[in-house]
Amino acid sequence: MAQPEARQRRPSIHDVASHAGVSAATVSKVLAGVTTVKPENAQRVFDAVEHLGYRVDPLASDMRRAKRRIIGAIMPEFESEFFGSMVTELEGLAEQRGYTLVAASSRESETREKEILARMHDWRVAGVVLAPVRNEHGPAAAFMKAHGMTGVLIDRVLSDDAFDTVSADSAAASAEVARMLIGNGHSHILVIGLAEQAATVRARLEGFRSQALALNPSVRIDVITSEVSVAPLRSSLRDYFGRGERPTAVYSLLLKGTLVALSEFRRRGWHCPDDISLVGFDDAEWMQVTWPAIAAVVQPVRQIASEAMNLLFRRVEGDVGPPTARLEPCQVLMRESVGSPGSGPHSGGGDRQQPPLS
Amino acid sequence: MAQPEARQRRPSIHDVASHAGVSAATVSKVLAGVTTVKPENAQRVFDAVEHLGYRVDPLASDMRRAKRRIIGAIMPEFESEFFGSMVTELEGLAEQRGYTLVAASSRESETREKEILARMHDWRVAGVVLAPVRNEHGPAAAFMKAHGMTGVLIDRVLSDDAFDTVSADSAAASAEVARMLIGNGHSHILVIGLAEQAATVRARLEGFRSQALALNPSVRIDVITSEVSVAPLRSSLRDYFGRGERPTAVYSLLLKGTLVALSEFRRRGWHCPDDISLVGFDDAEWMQVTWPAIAAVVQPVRQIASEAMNLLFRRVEGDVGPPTARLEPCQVLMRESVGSPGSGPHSGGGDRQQPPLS
DNA sequence: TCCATTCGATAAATCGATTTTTCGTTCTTG
DNA sequence: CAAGAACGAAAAATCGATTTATCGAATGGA
Repeated sequence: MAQPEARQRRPSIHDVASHAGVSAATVSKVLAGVTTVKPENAQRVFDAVEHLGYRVDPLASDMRRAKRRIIGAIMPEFESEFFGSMVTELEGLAEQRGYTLVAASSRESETREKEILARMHDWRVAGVVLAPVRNEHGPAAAFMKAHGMTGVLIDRVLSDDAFDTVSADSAAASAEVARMLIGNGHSHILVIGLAEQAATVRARLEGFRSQALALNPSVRIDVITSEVSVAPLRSSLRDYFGRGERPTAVYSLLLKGTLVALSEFRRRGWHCPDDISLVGFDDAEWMQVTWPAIAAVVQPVRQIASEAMNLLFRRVEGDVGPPTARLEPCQVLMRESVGSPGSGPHSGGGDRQQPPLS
Repeated sequence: MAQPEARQRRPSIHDVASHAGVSAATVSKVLAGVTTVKPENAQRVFDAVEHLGYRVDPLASDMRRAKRRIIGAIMPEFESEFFGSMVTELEGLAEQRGYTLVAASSRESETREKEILARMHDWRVAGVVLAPVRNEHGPAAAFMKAHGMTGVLIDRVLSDDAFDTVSADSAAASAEVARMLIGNGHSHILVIGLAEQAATVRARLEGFRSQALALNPSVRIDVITSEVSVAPLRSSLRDYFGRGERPTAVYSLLLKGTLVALSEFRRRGWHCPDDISLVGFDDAEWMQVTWPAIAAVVQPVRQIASEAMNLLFRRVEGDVGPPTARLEPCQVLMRESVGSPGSGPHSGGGDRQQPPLS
């Protein structure tokens, strides 16, 4: 465990070799666990490694491989709990296999997504875990195909003809939300979302709609979506309520929508669940400490990450079977923000202790 | 822009060289912008690069440099908005300078922190942005010193004798919180935090305490901290309120504490700000959509990231001046969770529409 | 006209590993 | 006892760039 206070140059494999009195090739073999080395020499190598504090340079080590022991991860953002913990999980799983994870944020831009991908291709990453900005049909996946990269698509995808996909079972979870809301007697429900993430959002919407209609054919389901950002969604929602529409429940297909809904409720002085019920896709830590606690669909981050990495490494190791499309089951957390219609005043706002904001 | 559908082997600098009819050295020089190349040959190189779609292999390119064009970032976690956006910012800044950011999560473990650092040292990163789990005196910083790594410490640090540090001006922000609370007439305030992050938390506590005492010498300030995790903090808080302690305001020194406080308020059926006021260090998106909106100290993520990268690159480029300790000013967002004591019932719970949880 | 510069470009060394090839011993076996 | 197989380790090639040393041709001055 000698820590030579030497800060100058790190010892290379040749330093170890000369110190142990063997060749660099032998050192490499010993460290790789090759058994055709005389035990005595192996021991000398281990001693030299210990004495010099030698560690393999991963960069040099990767030089000769076509695929470097690097996994790239591209997420639309890092700021949310979902993608944050996704990166944490992916990092741990890559590390377990001796790979380094390089994570990058596409910042919800497909252009940037492609640039990052090109850079990862430059690095000759062994594989990429891509959470596309929009869906599996974007330019990023096309780039990966065109360059023969191996990868797995996660989250905002359903299935692909070239890559394995792993995502939350949005449709099933949404169906359960439908059962929950219809079961509570709601017959006028507003669904909000961002349409750009086509695949997933559509699955969530259809899963919800078909189940809701199956349970109550006369249910009224309004849908408000916006193309890109949340700003138009907010104003559409404001218009909608402004027109006097009074659904008894709102189902938000994504976290940002849940925030928008809550802030619109605030403006109007509506309380959950007395005035209106709310369920959101995507859970967050704060949702259980607010009053009321917000009902939410919990995505199985661990399972998605773990399954994605399993599939990815299978491909890295050469599996060429047809691509699979996995859907991991979600959990729907019923919380206080969901109630039965009519159990509260639902006055239309303005009569509560807390005045609406200007 | 020919996209050769070739997926086999990427072109190397030698392919470009032979295609342009020059040597690899010339190609390298042209791409590096060396001017001693005949314009005609330079053009041929550019054409070949274009034609083959050649891109430099960053790994091979870095091989000969002592410092690779890689920056390491180590954060205690990725799940929070603060560290999530920190990583996003750092990534962008590194990329601007042609560096790749490799981010890793220490998961609040000093052991892991050191392991990650060792791995980054193996990669010969040019520099490290370290947000230590505890403070600047931990084993990670010691490791960096012992191995002559260049780095910057951020967030949970105040100053260091070897590294530049950048953090939010916790003391000043806390003083402003004190002014706010004292100004609103609070004379019994509870401060909660995690003691492990010694430097920062102590600065926040002292900044608050000294300002509060200066404004009202008879103010009562209770402090509850826990060593490592939030669980003991939660039970201490529960005991504290259970003993009948009734501060009129709570100042949480960190986000997790804010969540704990809110959930304890929930249990007891206390509402902000009628029953008790709340301010938290660290802002989050959801805090403005809850009812009430939660007052919070906003940390200057962009400034911290940008300043950290500036300092880091100065060091990477060889600056050897004495280490600096920067404090970036915070913004205190006054929101509805803060009121004046006595303006609400403060009954001690149980009399509100929403019953406390079991 | 001849030698000394200068210019531009190539050959070769280098970075730090891995992998293939080569080579010298020792052990079998006919 | 000699030829061949088996073994262990060293030498050399390789990965893809950068950088230094080298070299030939053109230019300049004496």
